[in-house]
Amino acid sequence: MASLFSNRVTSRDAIVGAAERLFLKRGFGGVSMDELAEDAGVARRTLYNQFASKEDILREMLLRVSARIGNVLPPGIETQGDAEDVLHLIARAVLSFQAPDEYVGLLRMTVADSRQFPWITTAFESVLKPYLERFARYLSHLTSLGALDCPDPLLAAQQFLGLLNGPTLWPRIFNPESELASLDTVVKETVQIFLMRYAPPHARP
Amino acid sequence: MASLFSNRVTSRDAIVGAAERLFLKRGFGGVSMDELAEDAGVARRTLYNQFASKEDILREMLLRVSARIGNVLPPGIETQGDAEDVLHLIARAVLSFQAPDEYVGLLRMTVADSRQFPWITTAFESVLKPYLERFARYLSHLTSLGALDCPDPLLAAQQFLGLLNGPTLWPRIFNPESELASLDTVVKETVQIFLMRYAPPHARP
DNA sequence: AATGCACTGCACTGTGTAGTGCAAGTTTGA
DNA sequence: TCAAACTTGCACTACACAGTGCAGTGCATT
Repeated sequence: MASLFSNRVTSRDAIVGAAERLFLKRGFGGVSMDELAEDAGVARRTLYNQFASKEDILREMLLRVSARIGNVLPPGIETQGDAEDVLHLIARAVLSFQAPDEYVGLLRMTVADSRQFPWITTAFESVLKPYLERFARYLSHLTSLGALDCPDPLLAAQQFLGLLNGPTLWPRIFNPESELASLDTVVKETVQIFLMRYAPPHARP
Repeated sequence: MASLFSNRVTSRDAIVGAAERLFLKRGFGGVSMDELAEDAGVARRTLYNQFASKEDILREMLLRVSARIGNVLPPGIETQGDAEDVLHLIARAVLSFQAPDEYVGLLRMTVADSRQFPWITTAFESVLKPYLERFARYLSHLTSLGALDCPDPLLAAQQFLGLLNGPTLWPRIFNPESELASLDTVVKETVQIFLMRYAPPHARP
């Protein structure tokens, strides 16, 4: 029974895998169906047996990638220690899932090809936004407990991410060869700065 | 004498202007030479009389845009008051020159089309990097005066920009309709947070 | 052996687009 | 008025690419 089903799946899988490799590196418009087929080790005609169109392949590839991204912040991370510990965990999680070149590729593709396919932005945002909101909710929760003092939790969350991304993501986007500050330093600095601003007055370092 | 020279120039200008409007909005690959000609109010053939290729038009357009960007931080801004004042000025300058949609378009185009034309990144970086370095130099200078305490000025500069961009630029890139925090708030917050971390201990708020 | 299914290879259509050649018209400066 | 330079419109080449049709092949289940 392996085959009637698994042949179909491995073929699709090979194609989506190739799409992931190629689209993330060169963008949707930069990859032809011929290259896609060759990289997948599959006949060009098979692409059209498995997918309705090139755009369809992109769609399924983004689904797969989104599913992976959906797992970076383990549920319940909010209870792993005090605020400082959790902020560290979150910062680390964010930076380490942004670390692979793959992620920059995804970012580039989102920015680039969402002009042609606006649904890309939607898809990407629907993955990232819940994280941001969850983070903001957590900050809001801490504030109501008196452990933090965030009048605008969403703004604070965006600032936190900005502190992380400023030294790490931007340089990588614009100059792949630029040497970066150590991620550890960036994490520590981010949490430190954040707490200096948002820890309640009585608890400031 | 207006014409032998000025006809040539107005024609080129119209073309470059059209390129600016269209390329920044839809990207290099998303604009055909026909559209470019029509938007410039010029015959398609004239494009090729004035420029060697489509890529050439892009090159000249980026030159023009870069020249404009080259003027956002007035020279001598570093002496307009104390550290806090200057940081405010810089933050405001950054945010207001990033404010027009044009800028997001430029960013998108840089990210998108630099895969096909790597020189785009180079061009863009050679405009932005001097600003970053100038800013870092300024922080370093303040540190040597004892007005600030930045052990790693480049990192601090990136964090400063991150604090600005986190709440303003990222949301605009991924969701053009998202409502943003007021730029004034972001500026104030950024400077405040920055000083909490980097003001020398005796001068902390 | 037979049936069904997916995969293959190839030829083909259609389209969009960069770039060229050319002949005629128009502007500009002398 | 003349000539040079710039512009225009049109036809044309060359190419890359998405997507289709079809006939044939390999393979697994029955």
